[in-house]
Amino acid sequence: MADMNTAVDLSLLNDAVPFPGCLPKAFDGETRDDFTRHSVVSRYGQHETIFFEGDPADAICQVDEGAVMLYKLLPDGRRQVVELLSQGDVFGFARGDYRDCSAETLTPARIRLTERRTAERSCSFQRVLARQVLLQLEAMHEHAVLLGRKSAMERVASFLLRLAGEDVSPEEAPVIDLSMTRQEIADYLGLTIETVSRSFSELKRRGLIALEKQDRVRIANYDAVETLATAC
Amino acid sequence: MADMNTAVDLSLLNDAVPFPGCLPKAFDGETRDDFTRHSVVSRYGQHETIFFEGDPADAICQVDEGAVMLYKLLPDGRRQVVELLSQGDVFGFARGDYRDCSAETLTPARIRLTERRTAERSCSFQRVLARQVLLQLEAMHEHAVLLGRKSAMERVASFLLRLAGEDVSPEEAPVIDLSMTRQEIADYLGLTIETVSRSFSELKRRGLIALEKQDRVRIANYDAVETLATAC
DNA sequence: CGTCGATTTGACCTATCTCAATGAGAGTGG
DNA sequence: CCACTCTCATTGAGATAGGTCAAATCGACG
Repeated sequence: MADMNTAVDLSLLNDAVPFPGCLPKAFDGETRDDFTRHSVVSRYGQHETIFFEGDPADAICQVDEGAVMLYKLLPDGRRQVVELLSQGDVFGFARGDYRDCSAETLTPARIRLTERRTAERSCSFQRVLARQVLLQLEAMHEHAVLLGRKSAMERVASFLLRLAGEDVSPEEAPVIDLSMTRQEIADYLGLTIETVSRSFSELKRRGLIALEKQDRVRIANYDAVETLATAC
Repeated sequence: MADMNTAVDLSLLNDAVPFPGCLPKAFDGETRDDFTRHSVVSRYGQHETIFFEGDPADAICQVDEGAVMLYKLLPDGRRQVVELLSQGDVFGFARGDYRDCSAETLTPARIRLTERRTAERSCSFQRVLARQVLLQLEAMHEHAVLLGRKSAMERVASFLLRLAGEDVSPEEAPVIDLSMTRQEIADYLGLTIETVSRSFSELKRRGLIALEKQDRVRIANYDAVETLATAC
């Protein structure tokens, strides 16, 4: 699992952007400079690999902007997308010293990289970390319900609602940018590409959604989709 | 009441390798007393509910001893067990002020409860929290692969290996105490009770496991089970 | 020995997968 | 502007793993 795109070279790039809003004002001892000194923002294009499962885990990552997916592969090639990440989410941790899953951008993205040592020493970082990871753990709980207990249609409906929720457009007919291929959606929802496609078609046929482009969905009947999702 | 110096326990629980630069001496401001004053160990019997989804989340929980399961219910009664917890694992968090899932003991258990406020203020607690939750998140990744991509047989085999791994008996024929009903196993693996039962029977027929009691399994052929689990 | 809940087993059904063909959209080059 | 190609998405037809329903068995306990 060698990788080349893993620009975890901490010496490169330094358009230090202030740490996302979640940082408490109170830094216990260390100054912001201690922080930025060891934290670096790296840019990635769409569909670029940030790291592979098994790579050495030298830096902790946080999504500064854009969307990232984490996935794992089984030896025979089956893939499961285990998390979809957006701004603020942290990733790249591991029990040992190696990444437990692969990370790839879904959109162009800015990723903040912090040396592991630095992060472990910093109290404020640990706070942000604990907070973020708890949010992500909660999302994983919800996703386990989806994977373990929901039908294909319920999964797709829940997926759309989740994306709609993140979106800026609040009411009326939310338009969603999937920024994922059918294959990626399938691998996230534990389905096949064909079943995802059929579900989209069925939703379209029933008039609950409209496909503006292949990866752009307008939710025409939000309430109906919500019902299908089994009160996600 | 074996242990009373709760703060130290909390920091070191499950820390085979002490967290780098995070030894319990370094309390940023708070004293050990601040900690014990707000941390309490509570005992539960087998199959007791610790809290329900939606309950107010006033205290953070950590498994001090025993096993706990977290589960979520869909409106129509379908259940998904989202996490199996053992010593050191933390739970009872929530995005808002309410628990995001229900918690029930699988065995008699000791649960350490810490006031949320206290936990949020304490730097050492945040450190333990971040560390534990990251471990749990990693376990959830693995579980997502199981739920999304593995066959019934692979799920059951992976499940047995996971329990065997936790177990003290290292080699030869590990004997596992399931301490879960078939229904609970099914709800954890995203299967039905019948499918779980059939998988056990098949494993027994092939001589890979032996059921000493209904909830006591001896893994007779560890390697074969490992193969079935698709290199978990 | 009888009862009750949990587990196992059997027979059948269906949601989803698999395999295969068709279609649609984005580039490219003539 | 029009083939041509390549990738991705859709649709169809048939196969199957696992679900459902129902009956039989087991085990603990009084």
